[in-house]
Amino acid sequence: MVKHALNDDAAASSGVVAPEKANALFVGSLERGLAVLEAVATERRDVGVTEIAAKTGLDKSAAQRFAFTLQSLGYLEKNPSTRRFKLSRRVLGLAHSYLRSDPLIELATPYLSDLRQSCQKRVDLSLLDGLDIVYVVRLQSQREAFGATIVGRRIPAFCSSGGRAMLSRLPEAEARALVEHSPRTPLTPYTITDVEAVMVEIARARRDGFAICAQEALTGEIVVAAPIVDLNGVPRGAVHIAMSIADHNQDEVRARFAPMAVATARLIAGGGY
Amino acid sequence: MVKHALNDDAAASSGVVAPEKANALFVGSLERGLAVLEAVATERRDVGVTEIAAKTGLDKSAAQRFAFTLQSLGYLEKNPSTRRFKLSRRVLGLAHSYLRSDPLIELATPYLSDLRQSCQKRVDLSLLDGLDIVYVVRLQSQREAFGATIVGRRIPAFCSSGGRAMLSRLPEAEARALVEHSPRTPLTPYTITDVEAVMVEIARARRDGFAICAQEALTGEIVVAAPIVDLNGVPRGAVHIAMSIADHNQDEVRARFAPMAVATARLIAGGGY
DNA sequence: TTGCTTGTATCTCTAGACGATACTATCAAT
DNA sequence: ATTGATAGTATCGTCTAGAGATACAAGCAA
Repeated sequence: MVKHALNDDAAASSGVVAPEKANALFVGSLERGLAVLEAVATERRDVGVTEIAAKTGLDKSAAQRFAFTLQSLGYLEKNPSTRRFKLSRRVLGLAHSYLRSDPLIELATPYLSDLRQSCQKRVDLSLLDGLDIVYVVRLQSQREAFGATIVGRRIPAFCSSGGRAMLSRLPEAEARALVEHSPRTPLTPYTITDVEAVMVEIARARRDGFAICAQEALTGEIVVAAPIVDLNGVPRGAVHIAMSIADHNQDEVRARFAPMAVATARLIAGGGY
Repeated sequence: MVKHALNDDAAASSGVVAPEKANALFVGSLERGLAVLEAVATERRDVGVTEIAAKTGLDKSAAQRFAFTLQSLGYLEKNPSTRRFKLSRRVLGLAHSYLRSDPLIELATPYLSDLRQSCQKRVDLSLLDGLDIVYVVRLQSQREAFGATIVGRRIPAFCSSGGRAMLSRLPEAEARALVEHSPRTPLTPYTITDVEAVMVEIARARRDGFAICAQEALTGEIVVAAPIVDLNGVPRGAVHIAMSIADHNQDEVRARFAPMAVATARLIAGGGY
């Protein structure tokens, strides 16, 4: 009896794009509190309430309240002498929970270990998240640039080998849309930023079953990656092998390391998850 | 003019113990929202709103609102078919920020890499956090139990080699208090749970400069750890070398691996941070 | 089909968050 | 030392945004 035509309208107009929006159920205080947490996170040094207020757009009182609350709960810690805040180790707990909860990561880890053992290079597992890839497993062999060792790092999908490997298994239109929406700021002088040129690389990856990026994300580094696809053909992650371009040229990477990455990705997919 | 005597009373009665408490600045909504996030995190499977409500003590409406909000913000994702929530990859961003922000981690990483290279065992860096240690760097050599590969894992300090190594550099009374306050549930049949027995181990670590735990946290594993101490003698972290007890007995660990852990811890401390 | 459970939507009321403001501490410049 | 600028801390009245009861819908099992 109480079927509102206007509800249908609203659903029709918003349903396509918006999975969730500024709804009656939305709790603003939680959003603001998390904004404070993220504001502190984006700075490597510690930050004071005034700066937090500036970064979040909140007023000083609000910044003060949320920072205080986050500190009370243990997510932030306060340097008593500077009275400034930084992230506390507690936030690692959430990451730990996530890593434990994803069956792909658990399944993949032993295969990645074996791969690292046999190729003696850095081996990573990445997942697609929005426009970026996120590294969830990182197995270094030698010393590495510090940034290349940290779990949770994210870089744009369009300029990473793992990203292109995964995009190559998405419908062409979807991949193109993602590339077009990405902020294509070059990370190095070698980053390919032209949409068509990136699509050519993705097409090549689709043909070859792997993608190679030479110095596009990090100068001096060449990476090959193979997509892990599920039973429906959907890409779920990518196996990376990374090495110094000083030691290995592109042909060698293609001939020797690409098949290893592909084989490992197949093994992981074969594990069924 | 408006000085309330009762304020002084309140301050005097609570000021000693509480650095921060249920204060006027405390934002309850943020606390509840984060409780929902943690409730989802503690389950490896996905959870529905009713279950969230039960775990957090909130009513169903509140659980619904916070879960919805966290989903809108990208911290949770919802399986559309089961309508249940799980952590999203987004939470890794906070961990990444933390890892990048701690100078000790960045400084230690190359030394740990070298150590892993030379000992060919798993090498970890842990920090003390409350009653636990938290692993912040994990460099495996071979395949490992999955739990032994994840950053953010925490185990009680009293029964880990790294924990005892750090406790051995704290004032005796402080170390004892921490052990006494720890819930001393055995993790394996070999876990030492008696306070005095643990204190003996800590005293031994103080004398030796390192601690050894055989199968106390994980069956089949023996670990040696050395504390990283700053210029004031305060323990800031611990370097672990972990291996299978099938391959190495305690004497060998003591003679061969302990000096390597100690040397690496010294190098890291010498780096000054 | 019926009944039970769990997720979703709506509404009213008031607890509690907001934000203006005043106070205090710190530090730098003169 | 004195002054002034900046940043953190504390207080309080107002009113909105969130609490929580309830009704509704959807899924599942018997």
